[in-house]
Amino acid sequence: MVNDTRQLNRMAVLTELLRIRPASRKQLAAASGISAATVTRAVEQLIAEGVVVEASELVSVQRGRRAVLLDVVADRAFVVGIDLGASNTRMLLADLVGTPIARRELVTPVEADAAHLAEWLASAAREIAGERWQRVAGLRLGLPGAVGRDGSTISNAPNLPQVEASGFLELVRAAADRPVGADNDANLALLGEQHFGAARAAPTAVMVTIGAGLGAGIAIDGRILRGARGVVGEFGQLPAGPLGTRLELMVTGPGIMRLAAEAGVRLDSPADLFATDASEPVRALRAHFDQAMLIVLTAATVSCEPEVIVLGGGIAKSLARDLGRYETVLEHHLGAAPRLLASELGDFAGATGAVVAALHEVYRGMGIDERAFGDLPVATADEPEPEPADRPR
Amino acid sequence: MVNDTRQLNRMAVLTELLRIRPASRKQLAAASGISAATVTRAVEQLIAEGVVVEASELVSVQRGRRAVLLDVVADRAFVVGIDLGASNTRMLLADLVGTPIARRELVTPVEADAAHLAEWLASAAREIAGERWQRVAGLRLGLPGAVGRDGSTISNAPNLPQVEASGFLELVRAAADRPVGADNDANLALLGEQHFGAARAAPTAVMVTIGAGLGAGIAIDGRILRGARGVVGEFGQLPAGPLGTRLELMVTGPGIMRLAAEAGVRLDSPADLFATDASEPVRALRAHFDQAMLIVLTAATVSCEPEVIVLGGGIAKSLARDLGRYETVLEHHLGAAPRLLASELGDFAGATGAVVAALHEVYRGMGIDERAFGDLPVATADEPEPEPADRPR
DNA sequence: TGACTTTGATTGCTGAGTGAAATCAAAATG
DNA sequence: CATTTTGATTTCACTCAGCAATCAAAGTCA
Repeated sequence: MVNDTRQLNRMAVLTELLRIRPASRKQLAAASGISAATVTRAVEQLIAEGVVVEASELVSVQRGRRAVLLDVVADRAFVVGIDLGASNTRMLLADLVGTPIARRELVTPVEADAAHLAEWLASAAREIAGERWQRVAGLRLGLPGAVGRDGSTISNAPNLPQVEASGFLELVRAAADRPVGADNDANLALLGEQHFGAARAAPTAVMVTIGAGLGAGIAIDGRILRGARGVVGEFGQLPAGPLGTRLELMVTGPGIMRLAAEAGVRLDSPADLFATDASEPVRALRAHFDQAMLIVLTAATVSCEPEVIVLGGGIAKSLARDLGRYETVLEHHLGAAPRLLASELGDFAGATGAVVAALHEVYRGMGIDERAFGDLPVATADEPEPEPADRPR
Repeated sequence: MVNDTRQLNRMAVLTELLRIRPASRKQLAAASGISAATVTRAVEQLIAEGVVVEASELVSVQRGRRAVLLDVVADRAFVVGIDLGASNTRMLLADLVGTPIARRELVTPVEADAAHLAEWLASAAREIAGERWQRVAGLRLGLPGAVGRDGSTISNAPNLPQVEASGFLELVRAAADRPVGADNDANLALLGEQHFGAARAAPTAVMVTIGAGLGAGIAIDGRILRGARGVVGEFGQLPAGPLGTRLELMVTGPGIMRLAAEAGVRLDSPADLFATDASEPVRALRAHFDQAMLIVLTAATVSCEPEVIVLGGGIAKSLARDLGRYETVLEHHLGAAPRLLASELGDFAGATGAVVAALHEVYRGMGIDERAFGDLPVATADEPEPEPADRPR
């Protein structure tokens, strides 16, 4: 049969359980629209497979038989989400339902060649997983560059050129002996913010990361938009200034310093541009910066009309108190503006998103319908922030 | 049963038949992966419902029983696609598989109020359908303005403000006594080009329409991107020039004339800007125009990395010989560029897209999975252009 | 304390509906 | 005209969903 009803129903039950975990059979039947009899049988099989367990019974508050709560066996599988940055690398170990187990922040061995970098990544992943390594189902890598739609062609990573080496992912895969996927880091950061951060409940959202460079991720209806060659979100390439200067050269840290130097203004760091007590020439520079930012935000809005634009990266931190103002101007120009929010996950947004992407890969392997990924895993109210690592360094 | 396998299989067979029309039961079984027995039963029911007929048998070229070709009953239902423009209105009557039956080009009664406009549309639709009106399953309206995600809130239509009146669509619906949907005209033009025009086989594409205004439609994986309030594709709102001039004021017909006047250059029409033997001052203007166009094209590329950008509208006609040049520059800036193509459907792109959208609505009503819409209806090789209307005027 | 009520889970049963394989149908071939 | 080949249909065994009856385990009430 092309359409295996049995499998479909079993996965519908599992999906619902992941969503409203923990839940009784009856709840699952109601939520999924499947009959109680079928849910019983599906759960029976899921328990036999070891994917689901009967958890403690609900304390009874009403008459009648107590419902038996079911839950996913969260420690059945783990994933490692890795944000491989040009200077720092963040790693997050999480279980099957997205609960963060451990985090690491490491200095990227930028001098290492592709092979050594791959080795290093694999051993760091082994280290963070510890004795759980056997159960690690896959790694996900966020890279500071463009990743093609096939998920293996990597290009445009000037800050970490090793990863462009053909076969780099293959090396990691071999070294870790696990499935390894890759994505652009801005995309993953957005995915992270959508599932556990500022863009919660915003299936259509954009994340703009401004730091040493300008990157952006776009998600539409809970699905990350990944172009064939990773050009999506390259708003930094838009011509802005008079001579067609690219936005990237006006809005990023290095760009700000360069413009200041050209204008004969002395800035100790890009952050000085945003001081409230800035001098007149700095304010003039600031006006230019704001104009450039508005182009970025307009382009982002107009590209997909996101409900939320999340701003992340070093420069964005200085913009926190300007978001309302930007929002007003956007609203005025376009008639409708998305909410502008600062990143909630900060430096770990990318790694968090990598965890989500890795989990989606695992879910796909289990047979769960991709259309349910938009709200899986669901952020549990009490753990938006990962618990501190058991052994940070 | 939540998941009615029978219905699912029947629709899978019908979808396949719409795709590879006409086809034998065996072909359908092979194409859909469903067993021959089930296909026979599904077809039996589809024939009983009057949706499918046995057509002529295939002339036999090999030994064995002849395959009986099946086909969709194309004249079982019709749709009217309407492109309601600020000056002209184009209508297209098409059958269930998208074959154009008749076309009209009418002068929009711009002076009419919402109620009269609705009346006029309904009677024009009745007229084009003639005795087929009974079988017209629905109308689709392309409007020069923003249509909200709900498909009923209309805003930002300065060139035809009547349609913004609340309840306008309801009036058309009542006057025509048929389901009526609405969409932005640029979106529909893109849909048309994707199914029957320049963007054939480009599920991810952008269409930019430049005439009296600047509009754009974006389609991702065969799905038109429709923002909550229709801001998607408003690239014209991007600030471009020195003082933050909006692109719309630089690249459209009126914008060109205004800029020329400001620069003290005399242009008889916007088209003069693109003359090969233009004078020096005109060339300078032209350089500005090109720069603005590149912003639009960059923004479009970066927003979703389309395989194709289709250019339509009055101004775009003058750009035909520049597309290659633009492509080269884009390629140079972004490392990867979409193909730039001129609209193939021209003035009727919007109406064609409206037909496609109306058909999708009909298909949805029949129970066909939305994920199949991307390639339904399929352009038949020998009729990319609608046949001349039976009574044009 | 025990009959009764209530709620959740399980099971027996029936009917829907699929696919494999056998069969039928209709053609060309030798 | 028997044989072969190909497409369509039918037979048959099997899967599996849902309904409804039943079982299980609680609280309630006299």
